[in-house]
Amino acid sequence: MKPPAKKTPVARPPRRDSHRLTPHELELGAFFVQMAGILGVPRSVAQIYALLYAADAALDFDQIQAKLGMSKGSVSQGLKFLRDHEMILAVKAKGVRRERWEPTPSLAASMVNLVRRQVLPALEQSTPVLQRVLDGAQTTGASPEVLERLSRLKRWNARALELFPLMLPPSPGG
Amino acid sequence: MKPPAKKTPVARPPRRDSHRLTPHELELGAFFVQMAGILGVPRSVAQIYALLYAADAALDFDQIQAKLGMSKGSVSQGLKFLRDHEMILAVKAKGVRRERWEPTPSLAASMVNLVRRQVLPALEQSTPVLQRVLDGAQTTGASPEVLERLSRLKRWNARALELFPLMLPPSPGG
DNA sequence: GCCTTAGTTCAATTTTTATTGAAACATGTC
DNA sequence: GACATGTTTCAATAAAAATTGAACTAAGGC
Repeated sequence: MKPPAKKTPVARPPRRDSHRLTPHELELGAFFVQMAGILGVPRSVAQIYALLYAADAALDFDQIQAKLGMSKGSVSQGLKFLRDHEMILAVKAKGVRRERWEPTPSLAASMVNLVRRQVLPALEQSTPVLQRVLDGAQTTGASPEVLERLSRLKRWNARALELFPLMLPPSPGG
Repeated sequence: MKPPAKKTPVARPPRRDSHRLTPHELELGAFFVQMAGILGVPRSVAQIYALLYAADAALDFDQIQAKLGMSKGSVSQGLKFLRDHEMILAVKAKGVRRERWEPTPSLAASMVNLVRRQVLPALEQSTPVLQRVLDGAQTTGASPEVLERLSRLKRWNARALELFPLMLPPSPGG
């Protein structure tokens, strides 16, 4: 688990300079980074999102890279992640090759999506696993307590699996 | 973010031998490890919990260490974590110094607790942050779109903060 | 069809997080 | 209250994950 956070349990100072950012951009960035941490999303992705979130207009690749002082690779991967999770949208202007990016209207939907994508596959795979484990326990004569525990877990999994998809209608991309 | 998982997207083979475990124990272990991963809980903790979950009787420190083949340090820290999160209970027998451990009755409650402890502090800290960011944006004349985004985020945060504690009554330990 | 610009890929590297194990600390027992 | 046993601590180490950057690919514009 993470080191016990002796000081500043949150929002440690930026690793490198990002003196191109205003104080609010920095603060909002730290906030998104923290939330992202809980969801297992890397810092760089959260920073990009925060930047777009607080931006008056859509920003392009180079602007993002310059403002955050991060590598092309990170910007590219970060934008890919955000695109894949439908958290940002491309704004296309005619006669301009370069794409510009802005956040999708609903942050809430984005977050639910994110969680769903992590959890659903796990739940799906687990159904047969839990069945096998339960069968095995029965066969090898496990105690009633253990059998009870395992069946509850299985019922739980089944219920979660049926409830979870209701959290949001399936996205176009899968 | 995690490496793109070319193969076995889940339940990779155990790093070291744990040939003291039955196939079901192994499989249940892998399941808990995966779920724990989503919640940001380390593998070793999940393994300990799985072991206790599938055990017919409460197990002591040395049994856990032997079965999982992990260091004393990890067992100690893992048990501490599980204790702190009220996921296991000590079973005391008179005249026996060694403590034995079993899972608490409700895994569901344990998991909700776990999430709450991660999320609540973040939400609490964020209220003033978001207020400051919003104020700043207003002062520096941000566009109506940005102001709208930020206010929505703030309302969201406030609502989450008031709803979240209802998920479960406060635990005795805080 | 070539050339320039925009963006991607991925092996190497850095950073963060988890685990180990030996020394220190507790706590019952005689 | 000294001893043995059981547990914790924490600096060192190993493992996992994120980031970089240089080589590569795609996509217009001319």
